[in-house]
Amino acid sequence: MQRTRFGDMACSIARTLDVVGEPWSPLILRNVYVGITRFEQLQQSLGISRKVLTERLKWLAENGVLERREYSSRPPRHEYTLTAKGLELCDLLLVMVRWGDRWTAGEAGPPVLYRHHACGEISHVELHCSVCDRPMRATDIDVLPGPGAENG
Amino acid sequence: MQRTRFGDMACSIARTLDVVGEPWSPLILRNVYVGITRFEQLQQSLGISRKVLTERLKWLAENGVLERREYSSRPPRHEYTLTAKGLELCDLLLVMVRWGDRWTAGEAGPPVLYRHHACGEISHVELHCSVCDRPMRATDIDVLPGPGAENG
DNA sequence: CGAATGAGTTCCCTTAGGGAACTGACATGC
DNA sequence: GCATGTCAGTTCCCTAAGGGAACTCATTCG
Repeated sequence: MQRTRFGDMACSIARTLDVVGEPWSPLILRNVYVGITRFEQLQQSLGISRKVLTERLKWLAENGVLERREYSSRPPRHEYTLTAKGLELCDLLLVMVRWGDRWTAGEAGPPVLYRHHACGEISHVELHCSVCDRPMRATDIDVLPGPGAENG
Repeated sequence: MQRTRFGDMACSIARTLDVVGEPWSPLILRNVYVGITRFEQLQQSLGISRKVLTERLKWLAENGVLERREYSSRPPRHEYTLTAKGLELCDLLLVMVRWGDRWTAGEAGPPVLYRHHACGEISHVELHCSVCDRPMRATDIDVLPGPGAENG
């Protein structure tokens, strides 16, 4: 439903959720990321209703996450690609994968593996501090009001 | 709406979304993480409808993300705390924060700052490889089928 | 005793998702 | 050149989920 507006909240989590907060969007991004870029392919691979897919693609394009490009004009055909903004959202997907692998994969093991170009190994992401490079998890931080806080 | 079942998909992203894929759940987790742990507080701070909050808390508790604890039995009162599973989900929040700060904060700057215990500096998370410790972004990896793949 | 509080529950209304059928612009085969 | 196929949507109806307000229930406080 989501009648409540998340985009207006003074919270970067809420504002991120405003863009990709309903559950299909991350899966659309994932598929575009792996090369499934066209309407028909997306619809079939996800099993999403065509109506909702149309709405999501429009929304994601309006918000600069996807770009809608004509790859054929004779029959007008389009495909969707990730912008820089959208590619950075894929970081989120990698962290979702990590959590899903750890907590929901069960006996069968992870459905997908990720090989890091730099070292060639199968691995997963870990969160590090941008300043000191050491691990930085939710338990390792203090939360402070910032310049964009509500009544700052 | 989400009549489609994400939990059954052979995709760790979908299975993560099955647990926290609708937009209120991450905000609930965020608030529990910062110490807003009771029903009334959560309802007021988020502006969520009481009905939906009840459903979400129940779902998150059933899925082992939150724990419902009685902190008073004389009038029966409960509070919700993060489990280990839930705390690891907060990693996801940190990455959402990072993206929201970069792409949606605008002039005002980030509403909240994070200080890393280890170095004492205001910083943000970056994704690194669990094997070689170097940066690992969506552009730095190959995707391969894993043991839990659909027809493996 | 009456009001307040915390934590829900119930009810109704609106809106968003699912699914199937339909459209429109071409392209292809016979 | 007409029927068929394909891609990318659009339209329509139905159901389920979200929003909001009122109500419940146990208990405490003044």
